[in-house]
Amino acid sequence: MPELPEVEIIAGGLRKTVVGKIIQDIIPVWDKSFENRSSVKLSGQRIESIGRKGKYLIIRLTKTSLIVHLRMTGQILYMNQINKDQLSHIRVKILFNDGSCVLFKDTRKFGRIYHLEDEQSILSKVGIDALDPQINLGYFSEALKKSGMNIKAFLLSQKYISGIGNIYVDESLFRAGIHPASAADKIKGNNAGILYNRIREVLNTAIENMGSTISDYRDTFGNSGNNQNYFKVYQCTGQPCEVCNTPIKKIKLAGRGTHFCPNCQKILK
DNA sequence: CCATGTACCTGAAGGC
DNA sequence: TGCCTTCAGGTACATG
Repeated sequence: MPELPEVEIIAGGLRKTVVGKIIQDIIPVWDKSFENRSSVKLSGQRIESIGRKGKYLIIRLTKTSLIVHLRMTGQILYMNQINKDQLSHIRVKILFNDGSCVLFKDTRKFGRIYHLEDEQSILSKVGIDALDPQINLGYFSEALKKSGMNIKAFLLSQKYISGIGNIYVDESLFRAGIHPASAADKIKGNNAGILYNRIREVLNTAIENMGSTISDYRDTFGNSGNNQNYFKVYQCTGQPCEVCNTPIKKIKLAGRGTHFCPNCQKILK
């Protein structure tokens, strides 16, 4: 569900609602969903700022940080007051001293909220964010050259560039005309530049469209995104490619469902 | 180092 | 209707 664009929308929602609020208490409803790696007290701490790196959401507090990963079905929902309607699958409740709250809803229980003193203990293992102002084509090309993986696995790995998941990797590779099984180290020169630009366009467009909702993704106010209406290959199996009319094909690659146009996307090896 | 499989979980959808 | 299998946006870990 949530890849870079969706986490960015959620970060924006939190910036508008909870910065400056004081935590009254954090209640883990499902123990595994909240991993407390610090003995510093949470209650009384103020939310200072909201950040993001790749698919990680960063909530910076007075003394410590909360790092959130939504994995497959996680949602971060802001409420002016605790909703009496029975919201199912709530795994963690973050209560503020003004009566408002943030609820971590996560059907499949894969997501995590970590409480840390040093956010780098998690974030240092994550590659540079795909939309970080510091990233550039030179860095991207060098990373491709060093990798022995296929391009699909490379982009999903989060190791060199972070934030791209299964939806946007397929959409980016289609727009770049590159077959997902292509060797990363064979994508050079012009091809590397095209792929780099398409990735950024696909991610930025998804942000403009408020993210992609397949089934679970919602923003902090519970709203769905619109970007799923603009997919060209993801979940378009069998439909005609909009460029050449060849039916979109689905295969398994890097352990994931992979959608592409067998005519437009050339394999580089 | 890389590819593949499995585990972590729940629920929806499709086949029979 | 109901049972069974498969699949799902992610990542960590074990195995060849």
